Amino acid sequence: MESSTAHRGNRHGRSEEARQAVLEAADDLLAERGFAGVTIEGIAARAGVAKQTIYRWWPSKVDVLLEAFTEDMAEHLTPQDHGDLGTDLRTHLANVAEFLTDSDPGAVFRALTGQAQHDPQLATRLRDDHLSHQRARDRLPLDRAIERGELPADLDVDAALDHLVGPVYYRVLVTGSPVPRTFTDDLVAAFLHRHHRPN
Amino acid sequence: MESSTAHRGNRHGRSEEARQAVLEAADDLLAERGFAGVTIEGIAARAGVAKQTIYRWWPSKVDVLLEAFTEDMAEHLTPQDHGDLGTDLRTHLANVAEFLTDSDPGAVFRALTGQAQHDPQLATRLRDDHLSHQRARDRLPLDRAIERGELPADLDVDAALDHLVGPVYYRVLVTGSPVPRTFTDDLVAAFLHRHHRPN
Amino acid sequence: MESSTAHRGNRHGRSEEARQAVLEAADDLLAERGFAGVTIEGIAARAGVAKQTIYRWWPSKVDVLLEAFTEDMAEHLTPQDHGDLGTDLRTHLANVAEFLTDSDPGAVFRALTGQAQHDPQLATRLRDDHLSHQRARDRLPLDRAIERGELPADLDVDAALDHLVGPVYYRVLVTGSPVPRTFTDDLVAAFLHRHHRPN
Amino acid sequence: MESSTAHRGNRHGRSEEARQAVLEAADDLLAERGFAGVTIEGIAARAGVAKQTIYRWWPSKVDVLLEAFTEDMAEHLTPQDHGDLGTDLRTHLANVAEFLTDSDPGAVFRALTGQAQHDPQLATRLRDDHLSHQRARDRLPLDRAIERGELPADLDVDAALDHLVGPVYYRVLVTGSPVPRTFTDDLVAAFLHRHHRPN
DNA sequence: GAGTAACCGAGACGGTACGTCACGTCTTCCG
DNA sequence: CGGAAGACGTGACGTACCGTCTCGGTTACTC
Repeated sequence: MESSTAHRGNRHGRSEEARQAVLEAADDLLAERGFAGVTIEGIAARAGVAKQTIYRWWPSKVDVLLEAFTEDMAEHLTPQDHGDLGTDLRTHLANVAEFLTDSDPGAVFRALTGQAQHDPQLATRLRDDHLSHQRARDRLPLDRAIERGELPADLDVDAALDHLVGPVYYRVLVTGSPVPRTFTDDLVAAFLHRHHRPN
Repeated sequence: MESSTAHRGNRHGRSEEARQAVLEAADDLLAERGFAGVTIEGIAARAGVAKQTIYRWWPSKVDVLLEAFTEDMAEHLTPQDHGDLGTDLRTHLANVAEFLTDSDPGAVFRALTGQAQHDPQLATRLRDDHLSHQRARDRLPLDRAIERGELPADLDVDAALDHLVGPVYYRVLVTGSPVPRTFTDDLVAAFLHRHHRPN
Repeated sequence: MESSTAHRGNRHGRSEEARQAVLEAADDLLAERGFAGVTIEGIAARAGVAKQTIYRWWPSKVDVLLEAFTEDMAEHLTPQDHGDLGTDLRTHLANVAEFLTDSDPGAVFRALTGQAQHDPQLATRLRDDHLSHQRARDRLPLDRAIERGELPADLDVDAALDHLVGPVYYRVLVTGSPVPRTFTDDLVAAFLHRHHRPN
Repeated sequence: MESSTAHRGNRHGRSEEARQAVLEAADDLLAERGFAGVTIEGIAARAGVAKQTIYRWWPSKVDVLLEAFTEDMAEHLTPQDHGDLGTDLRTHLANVAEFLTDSDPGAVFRALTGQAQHDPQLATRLRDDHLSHQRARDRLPLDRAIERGELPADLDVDAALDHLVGPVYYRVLVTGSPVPRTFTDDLVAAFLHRHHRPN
């Protein structure tokens, strides 16, 4: 109930309130002022939290962002099953593009990926904790199609994934071009042209 | 020769010596300590140069790195002309992969691209001053093949480029997987399978 | 007996064990690391006691030290009665000097007196709770001598005390010079020269 | 002129303006909020100076106070020469008492002496840099009297000084009693009674 | 060949944020 | 209900760099 006390400096466990406030403040700051504008002091001030509380639970500001990111993700980007490879891929790739370019967690992802270029440890963590899960989700349509016989059983799924999503990430991270539906549909078309065996 | 003066004070024009020392110091610091270890004070100290001299000629540390990068690049990554599309593409893509993963300027590129995720101005500059030139070099084999009739005249060259190099950048910047020759060759194969009309 | 429980949680009254542990820890920390090294957190950690337990019983760290000081003092510095003013004073002054310069409670006294220069409340408490008692002990030889007729009945005893012990404290607190027996004996000689009427 | 620039971040030498502002701010804070209220951050804020500027020139806050103290002192407490020992001593001792109890630099002195009880290094510095000079000034009347033959040539001047000023410091630092003119005059009377040989 | 203007090194300056320490308050659970 | 445990907001610590600002010294062009 709200009748319960405000913060619970207690023996067993930390303040969920403080945790949420920190994550939100970090997200907000990233959106408003960019990565350089996210500082521990700034988060603390905006969250109404002590700096020490942040340092107690997160080693650095990227860890805060990572956790904020984790919360936000997951529900996004789980491809649906339409029972048809082409539809599955076209829909999913469009979702990926939209996530990366337009969504708030997408902005966090771009910032973290940027930072990972300077920080190999972050890169590793990002890959192990997040990208691997995303890759697992990304491959679902392909796995299902193989089961259905729409794709050859010996398809190199990892390479196929790189061919499909690589150009999307490239546009987002490198060229900065938009990623319209025609672009993602064309990627799917190229893929199907090479590998698809319609039932 | 060292017999010439150290150039301290000059009415017309800047000290080339100082410029070189700054660029080298910045490169060295990036290699040794990473992007965060590159500071104006650190560059100045290592180059034996006054901070003011750096601020006089470069607006920020990324500008120093950008200039250092420009010097190193260019000679790399200009695709050769073998008279054959497949050979051209396979060779060039392998060169791109090697440049991005193994070379020193490739490391600078990754750092700058990472920083560009936090800094839209840098992103713009990076694209206008460097990536556009690289794109122009990248498309040479395709343009030549179109001229030779190996590719349809109405090919969307930009999209084709994204399909070809996108997965390479994606591996380098996002997944961190290696980019072996088999991977780049397979990219070319997929492309040729879709578009190539052998003469 | 130690056979009794360690008293963790007690419905009736406070833990004498905790009290002793706190006082000892404070004393030890003062001896080992000086006044600034005495912190509530440090005392708690060393005494194996919760911070809150300290705050429950003592308002501040100086109160802990004051209590530790009180325990140690008292038995010291009660002048003996030799039936002779000169002997009484010489012995007592030498004891005072030794207490201030060499003893452990003397060190606590110096620290507290130092702190009292920054903290008027502490100064008042120190005077009311401790110095007044010490002054009362200090004057015993003089009072006895007045009774015996060795000193004039209208002697300003307070002023006399200041003349006798003032220089000792001055050396201890200000100049840092040693306070040898010759120094204290000379103080007594000066006093006797002025006021003494041998029987 | 005021037309001259505000601060002179120059090669040779520091900003006298900043130095003065720091010393004044420290003095003010001590007077207003006591020793614990003097913080580097507080000094910096009040002086309109960067923290780093303080740390550049003073190792700690006591060093700031010590320097502020040095500036203020010196002119005080140099005993005048009336050609008569009694008058010289009575005047000087009254000045000392007034300085210690009432003046601003006297407050700084008390704070520093208090802190010196916790900090042996400060104690040493305080003695070497300040008290020794004050002792030298204090003894002038005695030296002159010896020259004039008013005091025996073999007088232990150091001990005599301790007898004279010790009780004054004792009252100020320990008992907190006032130090009226009658008290200091009486000290002089006791001293003269023992040693004086009127011409 | 004497000025003098542009650039050099050095580094002090007002700032912002860092990551750490101790403060004094609080809430829980145990005995 | 006292005590161990420890999370919390607060505030100062001392450090690293930031970007700006004189300085004094060194050329190399200009008169």
